[in-house]
Amino acid sequence: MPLRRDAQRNRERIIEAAREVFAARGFAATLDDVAHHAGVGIGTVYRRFPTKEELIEAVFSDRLEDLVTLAEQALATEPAWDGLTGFLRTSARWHAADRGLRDAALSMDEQHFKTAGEQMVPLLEQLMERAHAEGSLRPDTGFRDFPIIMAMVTEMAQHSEECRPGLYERYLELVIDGLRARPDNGTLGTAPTETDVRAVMRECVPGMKPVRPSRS
Amino acid sequence: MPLRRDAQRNRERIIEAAREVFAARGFAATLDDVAHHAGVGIGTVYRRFPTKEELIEAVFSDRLEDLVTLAEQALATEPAWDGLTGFLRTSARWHAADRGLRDAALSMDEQHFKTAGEQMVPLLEQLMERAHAEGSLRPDTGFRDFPIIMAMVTEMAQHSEECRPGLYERYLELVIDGLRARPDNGTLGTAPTETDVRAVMRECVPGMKPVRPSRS
DNA sequence: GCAGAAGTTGAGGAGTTACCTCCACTTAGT
DNA sequence: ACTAAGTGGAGGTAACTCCTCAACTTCTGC
Repeated sequence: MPLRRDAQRNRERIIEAAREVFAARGFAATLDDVAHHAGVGIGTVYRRFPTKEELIEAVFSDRLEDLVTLAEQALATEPAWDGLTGFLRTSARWHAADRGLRDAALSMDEQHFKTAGEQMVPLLEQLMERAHAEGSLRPDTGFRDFPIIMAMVTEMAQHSEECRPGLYERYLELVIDGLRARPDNGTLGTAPTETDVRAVMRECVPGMKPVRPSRS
Repeated sequence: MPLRRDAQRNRERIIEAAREVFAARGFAATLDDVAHHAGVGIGTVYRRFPTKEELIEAVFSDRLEDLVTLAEQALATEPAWDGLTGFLRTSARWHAADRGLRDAALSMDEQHFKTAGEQMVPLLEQLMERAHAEGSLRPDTGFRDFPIIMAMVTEMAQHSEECRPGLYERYLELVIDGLRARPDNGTLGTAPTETDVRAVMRECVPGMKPVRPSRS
């Protein structure tokens, strides 16, 4: 049966509060935080979303769809270079404005976001492939570099957003200029594997328990 | 009066252990960790180094001198571009191999490392200036970009070192290629100020207490 | 070889942060 | 007005980290 009216209202409040709290603190935010922001008891949050994952999924799964849509639009943009770099710039902007979205995007191959992740991979692949074909993107790059570049730049975005939001754009532009195919480019080492990307992404999202080795 | 012989020996053991522990975990390592690694009691560490800062200084001040020396050598290298990029590559390699050194380098304007910091700034300034004069470095960059670029790349280095050490070099090369002066480069936003750099560096070093706002 | 200064030890107090449960209480809905 | 559904939040559990202190051990000079 459906939720009671008041319970439904609280559920929405919780999601709204979670959106704000995660935007500010990323997945490192606690459910207690969310509860306080929502003006409900902690128990209410746990009753509605027994695990943080479920709440995260409720809040971000459609935001990830937006990212997928953005990638689709990028794929329809000519020239391919503009599609690719536009996607980089816009998604970086989104990630910089919402830590939760960043954490979600970097967790795309986690089970609860599998759908978006599976949609995104071929899009990235095509975005890069198209730019390679066009000759604008340096050939020694691959679609697996994309998430790592995003992680690197948006991590800096988070470190600087408090004192100077937008500073990260400077470094994103630097990287973008480095991505351009040029006769005298340096040589990049071997590309990351899928396993590498997964491991790095996991490292980049604090507040998702699984791996925390700590002391030696 | 000088330390008793056994106390002196313990002091050295502690510094040696600290070097290893900080290399592995950065400044986030605890003095308890160091004590265990050194095979001495926690109290002994606290007696010898009442604050973490003092231990850090004892361990890293001469490592920072090495970095300064490296910068001096870079400044003597021709062409200026090779000096600059060589310095970037080597210091990134050092930082990737030793989190403590990275944390120390990013804390160079903190009081206990002021000396090294004050030596480094003019060297960086000259390194960049020389490359600007030579026309190889894009003109819309400045010496304040240096620490931020290092922080960004070496943060990625840390996230990836466990699964694939050296992966960071790929992204460093990308940034280096982006630093090269080119007629069709994009435009970078306004450069960071000294205050910005300081704030960002602080954010980038976990385990140094001062600023931790946390919940909203 | 002894006195006493110097040094060592690690259990444990105190503080912090996070996760999550439980049950007395409140409220919606018929 | 009754009851099933929902709520609140104190408090249990479990890390971590920082640091102290009083009992104990070791060095060193005489």
